[in-house]
Amino acid sequence: MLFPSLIQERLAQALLRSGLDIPASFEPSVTAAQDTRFGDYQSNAAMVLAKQLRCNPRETASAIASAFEGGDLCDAPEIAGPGFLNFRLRPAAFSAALAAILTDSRQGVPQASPPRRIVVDFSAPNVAKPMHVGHIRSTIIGDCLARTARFLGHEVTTDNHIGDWGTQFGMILHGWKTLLDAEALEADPVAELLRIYKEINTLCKEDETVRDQCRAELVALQAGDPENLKIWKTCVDLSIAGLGKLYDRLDVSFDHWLGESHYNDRLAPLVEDLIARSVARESEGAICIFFTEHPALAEKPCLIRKADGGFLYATTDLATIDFRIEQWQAEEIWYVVGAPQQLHFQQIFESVRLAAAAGRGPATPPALRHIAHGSILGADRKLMKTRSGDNVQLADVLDEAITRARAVVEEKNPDLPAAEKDEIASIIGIGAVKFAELSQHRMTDYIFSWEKMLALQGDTAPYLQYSSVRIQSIFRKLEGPAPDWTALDPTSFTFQDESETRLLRLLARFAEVVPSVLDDHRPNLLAGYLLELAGAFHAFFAACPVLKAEVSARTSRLALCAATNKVLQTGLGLLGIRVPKRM
RNA sequence: GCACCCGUAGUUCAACGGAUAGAACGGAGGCCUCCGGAGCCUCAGGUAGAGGUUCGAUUCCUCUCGGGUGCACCA
Repeated sequence: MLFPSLIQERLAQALLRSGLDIPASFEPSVTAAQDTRFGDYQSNAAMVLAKQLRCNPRETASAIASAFEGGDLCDAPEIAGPGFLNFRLRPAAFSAALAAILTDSRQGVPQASPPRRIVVDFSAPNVAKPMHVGHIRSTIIGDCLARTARFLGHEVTTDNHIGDWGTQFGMILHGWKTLLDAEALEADPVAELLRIYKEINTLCKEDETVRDQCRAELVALQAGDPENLKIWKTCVDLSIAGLGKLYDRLDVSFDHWLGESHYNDRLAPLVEDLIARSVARESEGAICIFFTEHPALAEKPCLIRKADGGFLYATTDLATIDFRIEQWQAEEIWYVVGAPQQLHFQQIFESVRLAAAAGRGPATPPALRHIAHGSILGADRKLMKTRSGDNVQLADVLDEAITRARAVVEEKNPDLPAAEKDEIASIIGIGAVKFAELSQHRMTDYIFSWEKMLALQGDTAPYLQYSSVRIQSIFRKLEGPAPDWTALDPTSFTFQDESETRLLRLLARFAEVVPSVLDDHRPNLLAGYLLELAGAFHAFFAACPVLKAEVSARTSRLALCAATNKVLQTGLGLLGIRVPKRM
């Protein structure tokens, strides 16, 4: 049940009846009122129209209002301020929405129509180096967007485009051959790979000959040297196993792990084809795509083949797009990648456009979107460099989060079985880390802080989880089965307290909020909504007894509790956050 | 040099061009022997600056100041 759409339909009909000269393209917008004093929903249609028609906005509003027929949804809107149309829904409409949340498997969230085939490219760490905190943003935002798109009915393919090929393997190969400690590798492969990477990295900076040796190893690898290929494969397998453990802890999964190496065979023919189509040309020995008619990119060509014949990651990205079109018929590709790579994606997207114009690929290439996010900065306000390898490890962050959560569980609930405490601590700790990320605008840069990332109080996941846990606790105490909501007549609901109606209003908005996440790819809209919902729930819960209420109010309040719990669990699920039974 | 991102309470963050700019943390003060106090209720406190677009600007445009980032053979 989507109130803005329902109101919008009636508003559109009112416009036709109003006698106003409505432009054909005009669509009235209806949004939730920001302040309940103004009603439940509002529209600025009269003001927008008045501007176009050059007439008085309040008179326009009045004409629309008197032509408006709300049926059993609401009465005619009130006119307020400069010409707002304010709608107040009938209590029965909210009761119906509540019933829908309780009985509908989608909590009233509409199915996307038409569904799109979307490839979500996120996380994409380089192998042979463990993930540090900087990787958390793409991983968690991407996972949330993929979950949300799926929930809305889109056909989603997630692909972890890992960095499993390229220059860094020259260093790793050289390090493997000269520095490897077999025992250490056995004990903790990822740590040992990191160690040799860091050591070689340092040596390279100091010593020219080491750098040359690394380069030679890389050339050998790319030329197909069997020994190097074998070592490379071993490294990749070990890294993937290590990454897998981390993703398991994060409850993040991918449909595919098609890394850069997967596209090696496509690179040379791709470049040849682009040359043949005059999309790319030689310049200073390299093969480049120039964007002459694009002012911002006029002096920023995209290199797709080096003078030495080697390929670059732009080449791989272009080949990857081909693959995703051929294999998955992608209609959209979302790249959840940090903002510093904006130029790169501009170049890639523009290259695809040029190639398509030159007859390469399908007539309508997929919509390509760079879903950029800000950076996590070190204490010095500088970027955490992916390459330096000495940043805070993601695994350490998760460990610490769980340790802290475990301590709180111990304090609050000492009598729980140890295994359950561990389980709860994991759910709470990981949830806190994820929510810290998802609750802020994705473009915001922030300085890494244990305190911020691991907070358990205030606007955090544990606050939301706690809300759900309290509701679950009520239903455990209920003694006897919960009401059968499908058999209940929604008109029997009664709500008097202001905290009840506020909660009800928010519950009904879930159906609006979930789709809005994908409008601009912003999980923080959902996170913010859930905080607001939980806040409204706690206020209600503090003000209104549920189990001890008299019978008529009791069922209605139980319904609010059940619906709140459903929305919290579904919403947190879309954020990739689980909810314990107790905490 | 060209391009992109960001400047909001003491702090960390919100706010499809909408009405009196919201939270949280920190600070001050409260919460009945009642469903779990990871909670609830008060109070204090803010849009970097200057123009412009408009009925209306934190939001869009221009400039200034201040912070960050990216730009030819790494990924």
